[in-house]
Amino acid sequence: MASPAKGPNLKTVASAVGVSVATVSNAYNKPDHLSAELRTRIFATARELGYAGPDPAARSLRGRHSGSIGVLSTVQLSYAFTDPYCTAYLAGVADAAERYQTSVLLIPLAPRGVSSDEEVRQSVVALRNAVIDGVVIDGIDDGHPALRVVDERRLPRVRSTDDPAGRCVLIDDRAAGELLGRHLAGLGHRNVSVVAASVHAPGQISVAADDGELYPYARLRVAGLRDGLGAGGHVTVMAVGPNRTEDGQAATAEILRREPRPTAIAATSDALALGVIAALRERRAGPGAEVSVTGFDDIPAAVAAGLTTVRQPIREKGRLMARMLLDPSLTQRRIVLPAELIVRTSTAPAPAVTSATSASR
Amino acid sequence: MASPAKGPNLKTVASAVGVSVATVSNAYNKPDHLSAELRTRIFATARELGYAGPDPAARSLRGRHSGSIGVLSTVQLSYAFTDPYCTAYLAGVADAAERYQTSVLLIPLAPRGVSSDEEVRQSVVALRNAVIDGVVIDGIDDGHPALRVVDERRLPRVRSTDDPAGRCVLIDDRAAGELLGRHLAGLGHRNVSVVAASVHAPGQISVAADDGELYPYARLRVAGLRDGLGAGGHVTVMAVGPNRTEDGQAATAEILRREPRPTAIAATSDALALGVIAALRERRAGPGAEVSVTGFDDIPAAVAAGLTTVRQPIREKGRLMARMLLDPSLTQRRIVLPAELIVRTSTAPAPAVTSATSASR
DNA sequence: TCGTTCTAGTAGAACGATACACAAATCCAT
DNA sequence: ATGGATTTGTGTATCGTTCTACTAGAACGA
Repeated sequence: MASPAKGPNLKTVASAVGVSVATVSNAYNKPDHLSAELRTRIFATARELGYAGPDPAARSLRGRHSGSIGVLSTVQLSYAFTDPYCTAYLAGVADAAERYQTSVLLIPLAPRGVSSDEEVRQSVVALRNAVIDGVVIDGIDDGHPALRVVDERRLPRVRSTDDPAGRCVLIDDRAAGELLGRHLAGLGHRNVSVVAASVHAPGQISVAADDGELYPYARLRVAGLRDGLGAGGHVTVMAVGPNRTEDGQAATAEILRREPRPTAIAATSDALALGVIAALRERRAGPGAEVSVTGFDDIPAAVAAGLTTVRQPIREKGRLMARMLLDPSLTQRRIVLPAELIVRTSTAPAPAVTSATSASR
Repeated sequence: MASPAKGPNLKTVASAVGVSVATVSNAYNKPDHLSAELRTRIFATARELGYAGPDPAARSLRGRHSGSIGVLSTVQLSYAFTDPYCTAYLAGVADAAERYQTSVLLIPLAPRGVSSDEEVRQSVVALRNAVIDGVVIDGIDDGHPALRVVDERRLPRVRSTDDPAGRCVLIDDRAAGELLGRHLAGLGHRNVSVVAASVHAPGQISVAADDGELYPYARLRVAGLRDGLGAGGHVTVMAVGPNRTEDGQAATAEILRREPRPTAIAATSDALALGVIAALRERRAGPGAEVSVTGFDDIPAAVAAGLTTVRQPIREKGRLMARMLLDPSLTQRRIVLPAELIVRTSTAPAPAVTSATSASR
């Protein structure tokens, strides 16, 4: 990128008008520290010389404040704009930013697991160089190097998962998972498979030995689900790349190939759950018939799909996260938003116990 | 927003290691201008002191380069994320930015016509203060003050409409409009109403006396449509707020109230066209039956709606606009992308001439 | 006339980094 | 040993602001 031509600056204008630079600076920043007459005279010559006002970079350096906040996410930006969860979240962040006349800097980060370590390191460069006052962080697994950079740079940060060292806005994922678990248990489901977002590459699917590789929010939802199902419940976790409908579909194919077949499949997001439903449809097994399906988020498409899910106020979450950064009067360290179980047609009573399932105990 | 605590800087590190600041700077920027041993020693002490590397603001000032580009749009950010056109465009911009390790700054601008002059002026402040290397501009009417600021700041810019003074990526809107016009003419349509995006407030609807108040792209599409319809065609233009489906619906209600009724309604975007279709459905007049409907853009929802439209490569447009800013080898001033007529079921032969229409000549 | 308070403006030191020109040390081929 | 590269490293001016402390003069009351 070509450097912009060197233009006029405070000094240029000051000497043209015949005053000091401080005075010109004041003309822009402290209107009442100089006479109105002088002020208009300064603006007139500024316009003449083509001076556009104080340089943002210099001002940021001097003032230690840039008027923009960063949005961190390992979701490919190009994908982020097509994902209903992401757009709702971003819209919320934008709401708050708009109100505080702040701009929003989208910082592309390579997701671990998908990209090579080198790519990840490379992608963090953009974060290192970003001129921002703080960051909101959503959907980044705990080990990502970007988090260390945020720390090192001492950037104020707000996360959407519990963060002992910092502030956060979140729902009680564990309790929400429990709602789902109890709902399923109440319908007689004992054998449940979970399709859970992990740091896996898209397309990569595996049975999760432990829950360590899952995203924090997914881990909590699964834990809650276990609690909710109670002692009689049996849960298998299928770890997939984060949040792509295709992966939910592929994971379901794999699940249905195994014995014992679960009577319900819970996904850690609606996007994945839509994939689960698609896979069932392919096999002429409508959701809610042989197999019940649950999601998480309550994105608009969930309504049409009849998906039982947990509604969380996504946009409100983004809005609050940004406000925490921008509004000094908002001093809470941790805000828990309400989540609500939405029961639709994708869940139904478990079918009578088959020989396969009873044999499995 | 609280200023971050004052941390260590180049000087701190330099004196701790016992070298000059220039050397520490080189350790970060020119690895081969110092010995590997010294370099690792510098990094070690930097880590110890909690130094996160060169300060972005200072670097931007000195280097006249910030590593981020701005996206200008008068579409409310909160809405932008839900609009298929906008998200496709943003995804394209993000594609290119990602490849050049550049971040994307969304700059919220108040739309003229909707907001007060004061609000517009206020919103431009964010643009004034943005630390960016250039901007891509889409969907801003020619008179918006933001354009003057971009000029004054001498920011490199790429627009999506013809810009005599600058570079642009666009489709031939006029020719595309002509495609639609000829298609309609070929089906026997003579009396066509247009629902066109203008600087109007959302909800505000009026018959456009001339095309001056329309957005530039809309103006061209209407002009092309006129050409395509030929001498026998009769066009009424209904100006509405930009791109909201509800407005397309309301405008259609108004159109249908008037005599003579058009046999076809052309909208300057698919979003508006979906509103037209909704209005027709409300009146049990399916699109393609009594009244034909055309859109523009070919967003995903157009397929489901059976909408005849012009497909433009939206994402590719965003991608190229950003690349023009970031890739010095891309020197073209003006790039025209292909647009293609997609005929679906929303257009059909005009019904036999009714007394109302024949009376109107 | 003095002392005090305003008003309108100024000088100069940061802010933190990078580029340029230069210098000392090392190395290689004469 | 000499001359010339090459490698490493150093001072210092500069980017364009804003902030702190200060001053000259006017205004004002007593």
